[in-house]
Amino acid sequence: MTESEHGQRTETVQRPTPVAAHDVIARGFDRDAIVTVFGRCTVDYDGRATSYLEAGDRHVMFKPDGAALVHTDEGQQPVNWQPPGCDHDVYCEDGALVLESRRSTPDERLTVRFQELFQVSALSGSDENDLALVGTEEDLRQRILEAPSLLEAGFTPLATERDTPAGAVDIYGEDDAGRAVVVELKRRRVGPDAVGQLRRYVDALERDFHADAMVRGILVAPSVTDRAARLLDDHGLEFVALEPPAE
Amino acid sequence: MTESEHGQRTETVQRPTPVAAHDVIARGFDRDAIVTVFGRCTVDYDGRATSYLEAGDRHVMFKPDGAALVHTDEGQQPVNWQPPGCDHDVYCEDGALVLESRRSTPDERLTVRFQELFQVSALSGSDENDLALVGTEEDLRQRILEAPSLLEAGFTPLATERDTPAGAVDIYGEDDAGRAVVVELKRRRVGPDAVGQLRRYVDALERDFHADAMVRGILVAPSVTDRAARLLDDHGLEFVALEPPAE
DNA sequence: AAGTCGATATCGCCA
DNA sequence: TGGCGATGTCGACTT
Repeated sequence: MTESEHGQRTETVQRPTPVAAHDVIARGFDRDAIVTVFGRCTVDYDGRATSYLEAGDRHVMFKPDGAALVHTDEGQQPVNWQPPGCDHDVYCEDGALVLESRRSTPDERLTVRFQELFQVSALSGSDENDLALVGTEEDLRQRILEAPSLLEAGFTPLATERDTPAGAVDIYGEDDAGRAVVVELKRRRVGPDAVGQLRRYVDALERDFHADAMVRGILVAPSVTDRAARLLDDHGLEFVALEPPAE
Repeated sequence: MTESEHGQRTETVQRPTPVAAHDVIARGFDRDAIVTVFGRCTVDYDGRATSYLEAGDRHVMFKPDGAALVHTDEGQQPVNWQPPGCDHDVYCEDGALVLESRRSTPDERLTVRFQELFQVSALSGSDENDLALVGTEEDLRQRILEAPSLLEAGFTPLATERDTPAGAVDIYGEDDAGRAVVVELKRRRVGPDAVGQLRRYVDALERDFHADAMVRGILVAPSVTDRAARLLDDHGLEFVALEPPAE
């Protein structure tokens, strides 16, 4: 019934009683294990919104950093969850196992009540390494800073994250003729939102520079949607097709 | 070593050989189980971006709908994943267990190579029920449609999702004086983005109505940030503080 | 298949 | 801690 692996890497029980499950889970919380429960349960959430989920078979994971996840057999996203930083709790109520995860600011609570327990595990391990990711907006920025002519001949970057009343501009610089240029970067094909964002930056800078100034706004992305293209045109903004580096 | 629960609800092996793990996983795929593996692994992703993760102890879940999730002991989000609709595959390579999940459009591949296997499970269950959620933007819309005076005395809703060249307006109506009103709803405190969105709708409608028209734009949300408040003011837009229904 | 937008978005950064 | 923007955003809905 109980499988406890050498050195306590994993502790797993099949079809445990609520009390036996409580034991394994409480021990798992103590030694900062990943606790998983597969069983038939109902789920209540109350916080930023409110939700209730009728009984069904689900996979529940409580992490030592305070995150909680309830997964069904479908979908990439959990059906219910709690972000890291929550306090986990396990108890038996009316003979049933209950897992709970709470936090404040905002006040939120997730409660999972089990009608049936198929498998309960406490999994311990270590993970020192971080993900190495390539192809982000930051990579696209580096690409342009290293070769400004990719944007246009004669472009000179002057600052990144330049602050304006509307927020920080991705790349600020000037063109061949010495005109101010605001560059907004997107790693993917863009819709109307990105145009609005660029427009806010251009407006803010033109205001900063007072009346006479002319500020160019250039959107850099692999491509744009039709609606976004028309918005760019309406507002006198420009577009340069460019992708993040591939490798 | 192997725990197979009555009726095959769960099949779990502790510290299996790669071949034994392959067996359990292949059987799990066959009967549409949720397959979980806890072990030391490296993870490769190549598709919309590219990433690599050095060896560490992680919890891997492959769902019967084609979703895949790699979780560390931290964070609500998986460190790597694959959306539903992917094809799962399991095989042994150089004596190591490999799990792979691919899709096309876009061409993406996730590969998990295990150096050590601590626990492998195939979990079967059923879940008929959907989540009942309260407190969304849709709930806020209903609240205003049922009691338009919450927005302002004399407001009359005329349409929801009214189409404009800039997109669909949340609520379109007219005020006491018969002026056109565009209402943009947000369930949470809003920043500059929402103001830009409302502005696009107002501009588009004023253009539609030709020169003489005056269109009011009202942002409805629990609250606004300072910058958003100034943007509202700059563009002659209004704000009404209102939350989605609580229960 | 592509466009658009909401989300209990989450996450990281910075004031 | 709140504001702000990126995300391999995801997911739903519409065209």
